[in-house]
Amino acid sequence: MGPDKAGAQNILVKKSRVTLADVAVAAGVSKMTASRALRAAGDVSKSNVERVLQAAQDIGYVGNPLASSLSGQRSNLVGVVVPSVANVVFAEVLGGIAEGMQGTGMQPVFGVTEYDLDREYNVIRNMLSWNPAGLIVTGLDQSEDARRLLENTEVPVVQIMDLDGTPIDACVGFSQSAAGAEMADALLAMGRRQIGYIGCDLNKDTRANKRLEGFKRTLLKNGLELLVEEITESPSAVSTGRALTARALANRPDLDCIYYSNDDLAAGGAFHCMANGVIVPDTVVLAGFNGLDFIESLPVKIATSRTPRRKIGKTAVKYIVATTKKNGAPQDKVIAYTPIVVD
Amino acid sequence: MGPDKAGAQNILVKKSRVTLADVAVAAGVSKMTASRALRAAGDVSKSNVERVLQAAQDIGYVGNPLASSLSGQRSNLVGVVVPSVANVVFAEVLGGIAEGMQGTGMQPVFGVTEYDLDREYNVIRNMLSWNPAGLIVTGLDQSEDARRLLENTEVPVVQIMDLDGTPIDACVGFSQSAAGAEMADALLAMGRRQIGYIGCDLNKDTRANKRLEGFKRTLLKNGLELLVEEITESPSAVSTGRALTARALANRPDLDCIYYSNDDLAAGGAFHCMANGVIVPDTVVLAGFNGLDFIESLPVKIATSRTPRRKIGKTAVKYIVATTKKNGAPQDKVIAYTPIVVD
DNA sequence: CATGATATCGATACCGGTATCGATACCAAA
DNA sequence: TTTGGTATCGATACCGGTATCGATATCATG
Repeated sequence: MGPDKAGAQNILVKKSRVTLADVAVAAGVSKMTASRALRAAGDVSKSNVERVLQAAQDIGYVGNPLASSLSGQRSNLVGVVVPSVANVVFAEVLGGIAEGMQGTGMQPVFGVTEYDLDREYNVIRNMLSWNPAGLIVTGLDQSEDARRLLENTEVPVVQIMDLDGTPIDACVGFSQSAAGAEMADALLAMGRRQIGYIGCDLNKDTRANKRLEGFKRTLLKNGLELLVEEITESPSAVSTGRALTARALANRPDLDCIYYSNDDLAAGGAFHCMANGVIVPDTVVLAGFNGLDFIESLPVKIATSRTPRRKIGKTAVKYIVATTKKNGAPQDKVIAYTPIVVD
Repeated sequence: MGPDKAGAQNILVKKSRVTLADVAVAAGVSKMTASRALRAAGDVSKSNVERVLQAAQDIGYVGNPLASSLSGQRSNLVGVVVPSVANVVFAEVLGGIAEGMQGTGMQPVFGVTEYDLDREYNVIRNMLSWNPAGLIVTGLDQSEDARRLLENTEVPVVQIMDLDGTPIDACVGFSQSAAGAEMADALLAMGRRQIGYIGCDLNKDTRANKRLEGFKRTLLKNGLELLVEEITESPSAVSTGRALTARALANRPDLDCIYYSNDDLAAGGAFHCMANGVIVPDTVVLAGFNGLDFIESLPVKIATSRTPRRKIGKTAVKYIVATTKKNGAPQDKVIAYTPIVVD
């Protein structure tokens, strides 16, 4: 029952969206001049810039990124491909990415692969179809098809969280196998020799697998082998870690150390020990991976490797932003961090 | 130095992207027919559908969602606005959303507000400019400006995780204040009377605040008040919970129960107690919120309210998908879940 | 055979921006 | 005064799809 009521038969009232043309009319210039002014693209007199900006402000112009991306051949979307969001680690990476994008005008689009290579391929393909400003994908081990896709695109691609392999374009992360090796060194330095391993989904989580390899390699170098290798397909969770630890310690009560594929599992191990009177770390040392915040609050001390997750996300964005800039100074293609072993 | 070298002056070799026109030519039909065939939009003979599909397959056509969204007035992007991704709860909601979108052709775009209303406004505004298929925003308490934006849009909007207030369009969640009240009831039923509260950022996290209100209301109904109310601005984390619990118990050693604004803080409380010989739950009952998976693996028992986070995400998507369908049967606008108190 | 309904198709006009290039104006140098 | 350069602007042609509507062909019916 607004004032529109009167115009029941006026034909030209859709006007659902304020467009650049409206701004141009309001400012008394052409669409092009308005476009240039709004983008600060130069070639516009100071007075007209002001006029256009004011007009846009007045009529509440927002701009249509779809149109602009279609025309400009590049969007301000950044595709982010992670294996899982339920995992805190990737959630924090996302957080870092979101933080890094703050103020850049870019928008993250995310896709979840659930550690499935086919799904990953589809997600990547789909994201590329958006002409994104960049792509951030987890890990270096994509399927051949996916890799080809990424190699042939003009879009800057940043692979994160890994360093062991050949990056397609840029790469921000750390060496997973080195991380595993370092942890092994640390545990050996603590005098541990009866060592077991507990992990999830190694066939899918190639990064955990690389850590395990590095870990075993170092053991071997010291004439040791894993006494137990409990590997499950159930999802990585604290409860899983607790259950597997119970099993492992039942089978091999002589273990004096357990390396887990991540902190969640290790925390589960800690809980099992606490609940069953196993002294940590005196009787058995537990070691995880990631350095999640809550680890240091646990009543018992467990070892872990602290990884710069937020920073990795932020850095990946920074690379894309820098590459997108016209005067793109050549960027470092490989940015390596080192996890810090904490015990 | 590829084979292109020879064609230094050939003019027509860009062809960077396979377009619908290419498919049309390859299939020997018009762009429109190709478009219709690929979208299964009808009005195309069976033989031509096959021809087009085959052609598209052969030349590797992918389709440009930008163009299609611009033309079709609606994209297949779904905006997701959450206060934080580092928080597992929202990470799991995102997981549910991603799961729900699996196979729908929709893509989630996410924005993080860090509990900042201005930021939220900007994120929402920005997302609306993409003509999204839908918007999923956390909570019912947006700023006035943001609310106006959401009310005036045609895009389906789903507010999640809360029920206490007036939804703009649809709403999937649970009553936070009722959840707080229920937990109070449960704790009182356990015979607890010396109750304290520990929480973070209540001025920003309105949902935690609602829980606290419901909690206090129930206490009051039973002639009780909180003995301690520790509220901090530091981020919600296990370590924060541990520190605040230490403080609270030092001030009021007579506490027999602590309600936390979430499970992370509560876990920190549990760790403090374990490390300091405070018996949980005999001496002091700890109660959190969310029902995170790891809670049940803790060596001590703590209470919590289990919330269907993944399901909420999934349901929100389902609403958007259903609304987007042409023959959109009228959907339930309010989908209420009930957290389950676990003790 | 005329007629109308139905199925199938394509030309054209957008969607809302941006790239490109030519036009115009103004000023300094020749 | 002529010439050349620079600053400023706008007409036009896209970007890659989709909506619309009219054209054509086919077929059952009167």
